[in-house]
Amino acid sequence: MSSSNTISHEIAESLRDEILRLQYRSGERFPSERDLAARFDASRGAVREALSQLEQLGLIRTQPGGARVQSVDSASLAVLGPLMQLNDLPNPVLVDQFLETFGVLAALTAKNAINAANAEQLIQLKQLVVKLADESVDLEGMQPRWREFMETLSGIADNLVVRLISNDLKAQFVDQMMRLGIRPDLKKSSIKRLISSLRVSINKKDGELASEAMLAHFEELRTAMSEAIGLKASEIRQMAV
Amino acid sequence: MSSSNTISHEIAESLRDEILRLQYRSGERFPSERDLAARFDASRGAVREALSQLEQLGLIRTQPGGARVQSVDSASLAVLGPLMQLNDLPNPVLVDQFLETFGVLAALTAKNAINAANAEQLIQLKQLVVKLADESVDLEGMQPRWREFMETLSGIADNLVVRLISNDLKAQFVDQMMRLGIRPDLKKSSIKRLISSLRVSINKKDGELASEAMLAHFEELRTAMSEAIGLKASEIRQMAV
DNA sequence: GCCCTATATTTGGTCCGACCAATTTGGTCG
DNA sequence: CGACCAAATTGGTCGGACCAAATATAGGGC
Repeated sequence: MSSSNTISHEIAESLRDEILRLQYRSGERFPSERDLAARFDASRGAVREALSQLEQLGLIRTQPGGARVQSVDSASLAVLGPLMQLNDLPNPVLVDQFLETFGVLAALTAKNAINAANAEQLIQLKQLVVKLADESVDLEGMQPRWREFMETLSGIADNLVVRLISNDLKAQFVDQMMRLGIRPDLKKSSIKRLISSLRVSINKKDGELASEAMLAHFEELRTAMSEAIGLKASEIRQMAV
Repeated sequence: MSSSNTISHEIAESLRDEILRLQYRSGERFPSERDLAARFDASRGAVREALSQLEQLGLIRTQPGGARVQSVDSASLAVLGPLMQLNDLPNPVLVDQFLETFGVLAALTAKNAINAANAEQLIQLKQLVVKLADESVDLEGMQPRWREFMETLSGIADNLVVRLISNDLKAQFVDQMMRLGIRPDLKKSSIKRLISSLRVSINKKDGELASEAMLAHFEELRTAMSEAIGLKASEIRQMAV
């Protein structure tokens, strides 16, 4: 499926997925570099580069004498994407957890951004919300505007920690959902309510209100996404028959 | 200070810090592997392994023809630790952002854990809180208990996304604060209030209440930590004179 | 003089073979 | 049965070599 251009990356992906599929017990010895080189018909150097990546992901720990597999949930955040991508359909539980987490981070960002925004930035936000409202008829076309709005919020809030987390999460999640063609079907009314709340919170410079609106929105997104995945699942089941 | 045992890791750390210190502009060409090998007096293989790690961190992007530096705030979450460790004293702004972020995640975990806990788990939590209260006289000695409590909450909430993020953050932050001897001076009364709130929320199985208590606690932790760092800073300034 | 193209150079990606040091393993001895 | 020692295994590093892609450079056309 996802074959990088370089051999070392392919090896890394392959081994990473094996570990994520729990084909090794935590603490178990990992095959030696020479064995892996033979198995993948590659040089030891390429294998070493792959293992170096796995180590960075927190999936293995190498030492002279042998590498050992580590527990998945002690790994780095960067394994989330691959973890969701293991099967042809993303794990719904994981997706839901992702949205829940992303929701609280987005709410935090909105709260801080609006509370910290100066007059100029408030005007900018207001304009962005107007643009959002204009395009709210087309849920697909709204995406870029929504992204722009969130980006601006993130820029004003200026919280690097949240930003890095969101980057990681987004890169591993949003794009993948797009690629799979899983699109949550949000009700027009709920979007309208969200936009309205945002507008009010900006006008009143009420970060708390924006935070609550954001939380509510992601709550609805979670149920919608759950349904969307369920739908996709039945589609696939049909095709299999 | 932080010299790994292997050469490739040392090179990686060195280059990572250079990038984090913004010694390269985003998009700028990175020195060639051969040049780096000469500079560090190492083999090209060792350099390549180091670059492989930097790429995993999202700090550079390699391509035939040359590697390029990427913007720091498009990097992976794993750069946070090194970023805070660049100077002898951690960046207070970053520390504050960290605590704020960790706070909302902890609050989310507490809410979900308590809402999802079964009878047995509630009893377990109750016992842990009692143990916390018993040791609340000694703020230092309380740490392990607090960790245990949070671990248990995390286990019950069972949200892998939050867990992975928290792992990353904790590994890069908590231990470092410990190492630097920066200990926030929380008031006994506020700890008492936290424990009391937690106890009530467990008894009433009220996740929302636990969430609020957690948020309030991290809020106090933020101010305390800010003071602690300020104190440390003046200490260092004294020593310099 | 400027722009575009073709060539030469640089650079990353991979391979091979080799050596060292630390760990692991297996057997031997007490 | 346990402690201890030697051999095999394994990761870490080095050097040199070749290829393909990307870049830089020189040349020709306008």
